[in-house]
Amino acid sequence: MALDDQVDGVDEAGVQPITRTPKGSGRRLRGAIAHYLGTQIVSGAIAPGEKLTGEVANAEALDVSRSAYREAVQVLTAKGLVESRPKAGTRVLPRSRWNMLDPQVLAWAFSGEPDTDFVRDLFELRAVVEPAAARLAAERRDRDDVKAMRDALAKMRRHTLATDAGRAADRDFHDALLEATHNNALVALSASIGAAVSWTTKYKQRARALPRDPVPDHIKVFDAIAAGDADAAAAAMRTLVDLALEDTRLSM
Amino acid sequence: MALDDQVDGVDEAGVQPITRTPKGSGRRLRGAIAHYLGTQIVSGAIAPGEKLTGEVANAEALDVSRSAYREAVQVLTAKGLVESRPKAGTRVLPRSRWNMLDPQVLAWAFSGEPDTDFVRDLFELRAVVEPAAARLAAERRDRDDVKAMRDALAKMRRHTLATDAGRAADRDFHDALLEATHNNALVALSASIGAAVSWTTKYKQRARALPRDPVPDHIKVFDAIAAGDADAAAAAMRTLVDLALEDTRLSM
DNA sequence: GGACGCGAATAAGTCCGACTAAACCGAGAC
DNA sequence: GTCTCGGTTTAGTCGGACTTATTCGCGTCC
Repeated sequence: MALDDQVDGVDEAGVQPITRTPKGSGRRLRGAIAHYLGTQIVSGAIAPGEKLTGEVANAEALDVSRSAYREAVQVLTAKGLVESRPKAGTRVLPRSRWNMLDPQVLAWAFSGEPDTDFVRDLFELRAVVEPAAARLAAERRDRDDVKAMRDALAKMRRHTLATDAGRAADRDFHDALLEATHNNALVALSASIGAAVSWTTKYKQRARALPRDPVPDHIKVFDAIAAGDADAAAAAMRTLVDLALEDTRLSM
Repeated sequence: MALDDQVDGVDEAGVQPITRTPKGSGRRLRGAIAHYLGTQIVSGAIAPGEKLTGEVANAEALDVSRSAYREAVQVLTAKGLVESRPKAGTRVLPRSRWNMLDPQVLAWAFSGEPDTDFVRDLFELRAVVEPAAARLAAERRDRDDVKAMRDALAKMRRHTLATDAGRAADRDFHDALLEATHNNALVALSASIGAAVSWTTKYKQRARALPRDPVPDHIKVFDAIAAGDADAAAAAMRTLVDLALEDTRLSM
């Protein structure tokens, strides 16, 4: 939650895409620059190995100060997208060095047309992690965990997945589930997976009227975890992820 | 591989830990600042919710320019460690917002005394992901994948885990295995897990003379994958991770 | 007396211009 | 031919000025 870059359409009428300052309603400037460069890179417009224009030239082309531009590049560097050295310039690193799990990078990846192969990979990761997480949650959940999950489930039922509140509740449910594993590494993964899932569900919306009601499946998972039945929890979660994959696949 | 911050001991004789410019042999300056602040935060010296000193003051205290300091803070922001807003200052975010899977953050986490609970969590994540990865690899590996794994295994056998080359070969083996899954999301995870594992093995070395020879276990995994036996690959990998956990636990 | 709104104080955000340092590349010496 | 040594290019650092966005306190109005 709380990604801090949301930029409107990019290209002006002009030929070259120049970042305009959206004026009064602009996010932080370096955020916009990072978003612009990040999407360029992730989308492949600037291929790995290529070196992007020099700071001075590029900053001027984007009509921003060199400081702001540099800070944006630092962000990309921190996420493993680029590497810069004196004289050699700033080059895009091979994809294997990118922090694909970083929520912002995922956001950039999904800001254009999403790569269907990558979506498949993400669901495969979910299919590996979430059932195992459900199993652990069933073994370790305490009273508070159960309550958090129950509350999220109730909200989910009240609003549907068609509303923002409903999707937020869905995320809350999964967050609470991961939290119930009492494993910080898994919780960290949940942030990434959650971000990815929320992007895919956005695309699911595009093909309107999602056919299936996801609540019953969630309830099955919840019941198994509350009952402490690890095997049942894992199995229920597996089917839940499989169904989500199927829904997503249909809408792409 | 290729983390770009390596700083020697931090505190001077003086009372307050001031970053000195390590002179001739200094890494990039903002890297050092980011490392300094990052370890402070991850180690808990600056607790979540606390707000750190203002840019001007802190930059002067560290004897660096405000630009360099700011760029370092941008890195922390990109990794979800802090958030800064005008007037309110820069605050440390709750742990749940941290990108714990980021290799650099992991490096900072392991630069001091590692949190044994977190190490346990990491191995639990390994135990979830790697067997599943081995299963996928067994189903999808192609000729090149097998060759890469065989080569890494050979190098591993030649040098032992006691040498740098040996540990590098170990990492290569796991990287090749993840690559063989042909799943980019899993590959991305491998970077994080690999980084974490390399840190823990460093601590394993501390308790010298690791009792077990890991090569036979790796061979079992390799054979199963080469043979395309998914179940056997998963099982072999599970025991391998379990043994690694046991070794690590003994040395902490 | 409490809520609302307005205005200052403050800290981050942006801009600018100069200087430093590092790495690459080509010219010259051996 | 290789090696070395500068020169050139590009990122890195510096510093200082100015802008913008919040927050907080104050006063006013209900």
